[in-house]
Amino acid sequence: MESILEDLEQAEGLAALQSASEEIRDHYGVDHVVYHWVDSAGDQYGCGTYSDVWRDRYLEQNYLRVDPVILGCFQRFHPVDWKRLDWSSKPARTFQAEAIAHGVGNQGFSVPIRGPNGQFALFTVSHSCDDDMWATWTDAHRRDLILIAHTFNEKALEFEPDRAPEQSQALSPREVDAMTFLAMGYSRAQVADTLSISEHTLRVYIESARFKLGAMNTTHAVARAMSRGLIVV
Amino acid sequence: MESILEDLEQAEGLAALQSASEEIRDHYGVDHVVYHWVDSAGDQYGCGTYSDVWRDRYLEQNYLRVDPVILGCFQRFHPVDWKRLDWSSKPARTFQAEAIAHGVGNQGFSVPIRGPNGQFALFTVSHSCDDDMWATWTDAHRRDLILIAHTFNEKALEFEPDRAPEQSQALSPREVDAMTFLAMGYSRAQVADTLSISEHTLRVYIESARFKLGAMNTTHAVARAMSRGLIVV
DNA sequence: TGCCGCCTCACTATTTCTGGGGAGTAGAAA
DNA sequence: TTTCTACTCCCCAGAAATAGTGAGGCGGCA
Repeated sequence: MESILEDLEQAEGLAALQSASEEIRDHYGVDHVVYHWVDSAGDQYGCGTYSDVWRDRYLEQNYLRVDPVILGCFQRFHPVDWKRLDWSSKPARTFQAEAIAHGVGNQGFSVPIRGPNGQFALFTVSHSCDDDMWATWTDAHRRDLILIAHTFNEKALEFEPDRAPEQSQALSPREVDAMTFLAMGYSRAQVADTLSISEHTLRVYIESARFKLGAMNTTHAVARAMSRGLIVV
Repeated sequence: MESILEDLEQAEGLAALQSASEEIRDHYGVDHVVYHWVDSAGDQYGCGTYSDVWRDRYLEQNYLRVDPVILGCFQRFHPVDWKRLDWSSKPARTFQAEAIAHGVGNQGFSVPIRGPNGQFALFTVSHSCDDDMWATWTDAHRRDLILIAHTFNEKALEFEPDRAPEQSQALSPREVDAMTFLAMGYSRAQVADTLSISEHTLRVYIESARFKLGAMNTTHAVARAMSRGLIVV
């Protein structure tokens, strides 16, 4: 366990994550170990020990929108055993049958992980065995898996070039106030009233913030302020 | 460590979390252990070992919008040492001085945690000691803290099911498109053009999304969609 | 002292958004 | 089959936001 985390922490590049997942698989003696990054924009990225055929099929069929593991974990915080997910819909059952046929295994355990800006990922371990055996195994390694999932995601975020933290100009306190109340749904009149200033003044702040944030309108400015963590709503 | 996690997992009710944080504090011999939940509506909830005076002061002054620990962790995935945060702004320095005066401690380590629907929380340990001592301590217990933070949040979500889900109704694909482009700064006309639909139709989506999100206007709807992780910009 | 950023207030004209209403199609679920 | 949701289109009047311009006072910094 210790050595796995250390190898993971020292991993450099996506190829290293690939071999890390193989190492984890061998260490725990399970069939598959997979890390799957999804963002709500629909982009995905993954690495792990599933066969290329299955991975390509998954992408090609856009199973992201069907896979009960994704759908179920997206609404949860807890790591979850696949048995507790909802496999009842027809597309889900089709998907399940196909997954098993591709060697995914009849048992699975997935840890949902979330990062800033709505980033979402899954760390999954799957295996073929009976229910009792799987329950014993997951019970014994649940904590390990949480830590591994966390470290895995830490690395994936690190390698994601997307995270270029655009050095943004700080907003003045009044500008922060303005953006915050706007994000809370107040109209300009209400914000001005709340801050006890004239609406004209408020407008100056909004325009100033919009300029600093390089935004085209108020909604854009609020969105940028939020995604840069300049306001907390 | 094991016993702490087990006690935490068996905790029932918020009072038990309160005493769990005291147990963690005593076990690790630090000054404070705090769990702090921040809601997409701006509501907060916390439990831990800070003094009542400091907690009330924090709420009363709305330090949520100033606290560099909140602002910094909100943009990160990694657990972070307080020294690495940005304390340079004047309000931040005022806040820092006051926090230390209230016995918070000059060192701190915070683990950001995220759940479904944009839920965000912090698990923080703080202490008074020199830098080397703190570095040694955090290095030794980093993994423990991640697991404890995870379990703590699991419990908090369990006890407060009403906090996150404002019936977090999912948006339809077109609604997601609309919210996404609006968050990117497009005007309604531009979004309609981009999606190749009439502006009238677009407006239906926006209103529908606004209704589903319980938002008062477009800006509010976009802000909520973002903080609930329904769109990524 | 002069410069700069921040906070405050004002006017006008134009564009955009909001909140009512109504209506038809397709496909999935019950 | 019926019912429901998602998607598409349309009108209008009033409210709100935007783009320009302007001003003066306060505090920090060099």
